[in-house]
Amino acid sequence: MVTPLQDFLFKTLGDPTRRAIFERLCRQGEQTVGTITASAGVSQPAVSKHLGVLLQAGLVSDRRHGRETHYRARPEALAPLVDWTKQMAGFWDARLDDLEDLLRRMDQ
Amino acid sequence: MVTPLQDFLFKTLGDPTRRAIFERLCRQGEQTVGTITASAGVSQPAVSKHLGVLLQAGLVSDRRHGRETHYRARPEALAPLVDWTKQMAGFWDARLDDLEDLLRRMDQ
DNA sequence: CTAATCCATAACTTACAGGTTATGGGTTAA
DNA sequence: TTAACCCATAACCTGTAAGTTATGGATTAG
Repeated sequence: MVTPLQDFLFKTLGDPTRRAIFERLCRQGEQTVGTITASAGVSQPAVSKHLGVLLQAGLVSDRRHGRETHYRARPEALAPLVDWTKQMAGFWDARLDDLEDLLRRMDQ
Repeated sequence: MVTPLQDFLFKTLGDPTRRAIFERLCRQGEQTVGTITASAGVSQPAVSKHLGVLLQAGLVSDRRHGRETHYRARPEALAPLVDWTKQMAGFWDARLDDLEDLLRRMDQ
């Protein structure tokens, strides 16, 4: 099953700094690059790059207002990740008719 | 919010080859290293290394039987990932009834 | 007993991603 | 107009992680 979208999503969220930025935008809503930089622990260009990657993954949207750029989280973009997880659990359940599997799950 | 567990989970699943191995184990159940290697597209040592990482993340379990080692997926280990996703969506929803945020959204 | 097999580890190479500083375009403030 | 500010891009550096081949221990087969 080839899903470059999921690949990109996982890769994007795989970096702790980047995921922290996304998480912050989810928690606190829209923020400017400067505000994000202030508590990101890395330089402003680094933040801009991370935001670029998040943007490409569809995880954030941007809004230019004067010389400021505001970024906002788009949690809907996490859907493929949820789908994938459900699918993995689904395969698991589908094999539950295997007695060994069932037993192993019960004593866990 | 410091969660090294989530960090490790995301990082582990961030690699396409590794996630493909995990996905295969979810789909097809327990497999030996040799079987996995046959369709992994990388060498046997590479597969062993990936399995080691998956093991450390708790995403798989191993069972030695003679000279073979069987690996099995543990989809329960995906739970923190599901929790995190729900939390992100939760923050989003929680802010939806914040009037200020709503207004800020409306005046674009 | 010998040979073949399975897998893990070691040792090494290398590509790339994430970090930095430097810079400049566009915008607001004075 | 000039100066200060915000941010994106360019150019560069570097650590790490994913890949490779080589090897050996343990186990099974002949």
